[in-house]
Amino acid sequence: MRHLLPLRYIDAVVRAGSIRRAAEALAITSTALNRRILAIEDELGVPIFERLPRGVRLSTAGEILIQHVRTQLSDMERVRSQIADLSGVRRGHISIACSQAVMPVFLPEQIALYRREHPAVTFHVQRRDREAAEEALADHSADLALVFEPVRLAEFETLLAVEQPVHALMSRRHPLAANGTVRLRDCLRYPIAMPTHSYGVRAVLETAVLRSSIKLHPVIESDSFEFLRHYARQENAISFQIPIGISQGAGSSGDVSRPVDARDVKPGILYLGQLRGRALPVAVSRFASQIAAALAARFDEARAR
Amino acid sequence: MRHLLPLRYIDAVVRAGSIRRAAEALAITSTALNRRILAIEDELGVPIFERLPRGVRLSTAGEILIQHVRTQLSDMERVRSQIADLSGVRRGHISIACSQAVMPVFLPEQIALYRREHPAVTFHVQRRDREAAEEALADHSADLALVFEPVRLAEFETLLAVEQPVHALMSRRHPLAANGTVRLRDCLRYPIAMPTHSYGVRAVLETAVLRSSIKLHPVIESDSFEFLRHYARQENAISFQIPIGISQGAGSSGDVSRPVDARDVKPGILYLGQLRGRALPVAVSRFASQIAAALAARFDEARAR
DNA sequence: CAATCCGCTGCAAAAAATGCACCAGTCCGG
DNA sequence: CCGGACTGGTGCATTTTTTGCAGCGGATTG
Repeated sequence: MRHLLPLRYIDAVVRAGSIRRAAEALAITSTALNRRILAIEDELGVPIFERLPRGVRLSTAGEILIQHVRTQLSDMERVRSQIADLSGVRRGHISIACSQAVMPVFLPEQIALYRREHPAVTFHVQRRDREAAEEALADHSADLALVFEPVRLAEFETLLAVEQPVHALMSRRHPLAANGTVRLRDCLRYPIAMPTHSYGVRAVLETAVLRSSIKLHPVIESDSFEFLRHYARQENAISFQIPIGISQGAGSSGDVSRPVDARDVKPGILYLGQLRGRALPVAVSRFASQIAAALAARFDEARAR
Repeated sequence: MRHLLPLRYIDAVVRAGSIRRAAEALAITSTALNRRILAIEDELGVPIFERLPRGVRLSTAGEILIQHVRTQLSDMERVRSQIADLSGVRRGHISIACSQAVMPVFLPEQIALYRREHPAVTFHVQRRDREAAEEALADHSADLALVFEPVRLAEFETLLAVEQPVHALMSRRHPLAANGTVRLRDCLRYPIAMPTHSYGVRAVLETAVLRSSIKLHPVIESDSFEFLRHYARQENAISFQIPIGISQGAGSSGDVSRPVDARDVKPGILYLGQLRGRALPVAVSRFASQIAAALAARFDEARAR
């Protein structure tokens, strides 16, 4: 849509932090971009950007404007999608920000399932911790967020919430693997391999031990679940993960998962959400319904918080 | 804002019903306008208008688009207003659709009061029956509606509702003028001058007599309250009006108003409302608060309906 | 203090929008 | 049944707008 080119330009400048860099990204000259910005400021009667020695920054007026611009841009995307939907083929683009946990199994499955029906729809999947995921919604760089545990921003609108009991991950030959569920206390008798604080699992575990005498002493910390899982196998250690991140089938991999007893660790919650009040494009809305249904079928829905 | 010129063009064509007429209204050539429309349809990949022998009409895709376009246009207006608000002077434009009743006294007073504080704000006041007023909100040709009685459309969002007991209007020397309130039955012994069905007062009176044996036999019907009031004075007849439409002061005019007993006619309700979900420009929002406060101070607020 | 990065401007070239004249189709009254 | 009055659409010359290039002045940085 040509008419919102100026809006794209503004957005690009904000994201780039400098007119010249934005111009490069947009594949036009800095002078053209510069003059467009000046023209807009002229029309508005107010500068949108503060000029700094190293680039530009949004002014107060700019802050108001950029909000509008981004809403406008994704709104038009929605309209396009609705119109395209009229003529049969569902096309469009879906951008998701989500925790690591859904990367290995859940999301690939769901996207493949969706694309089987609607091959004209493209996807953009961003791995984001929960805080960054919410920011991505806010600045319209993601349509949906699928994150584990805390939701902070008021702009987050929950579409679905499901319970995710923490599971202990261990080698198939691990002594604890004999039981159906494990107690947290038992786990701590073995070396613990823990994800970093940016992960929801960590937060859930820490709140769980907060009011008990139990202390967590991880021997390994990592921001890669991939690494943690493989490490646990090496040293007979224990790692933790939530069900959605664990492949369901009796994986050929050498490890198993056992739920931690709910008396020790209360289930965390996995949230599917969008930017509050935003009308989603058709494709996004359908995809959201699909994964919501899949989640609801697979896990208990969490009511309160 | 130059960048939404194409949007204005689309809107103009929709309102005019033909490209040539719209072009005239926009003070450009029909060919220029025509080509802009074609360009937009080309970008969208779908025709926005159906070509009829006598002009154009929105296609299904167009229906979707025009909704977006109008939201977009008034949204930008809001942003402008917010930005202007930053630099001190409140400027902007307020468009109101309202019943006749508020024209003589209430609205002039309130607008004058508002403009005393904010002289840079301009107004557009449209006299609309309640149905047309709601439509004006829906197609963004009005920001606020102030209407008496029924609200139909789901898109109407009530900001305030106040009770308006029906008053009987008569000459100062009329026999009934002696009483504090009048009974409906007594009124009917005199000639009745009634507003037409498009007015809320009429609707309220008709529902009131619906389940009683009383029958209304107006000798005069008119869509002009001005006329009705003056006529009543001539023939010792009785007309009806709601309090907000009656000048408060012991008017130098020769007529008086007496409330009709609430046992006979239940109070109607005057609604102040906007388009549901719309974020109003600063100026509009402030003005809405002002008249809401004025209404609340002057009349009983109606809760349910 | 030189190198570098920034936003901004004069001027000429390129691109886009506009207006004019005109075409083809449809409707309507005589 | 036909001519006038509508409609939207198109080719072409003209005007307006946008863009790119080269260069200026200012501020930060190593």
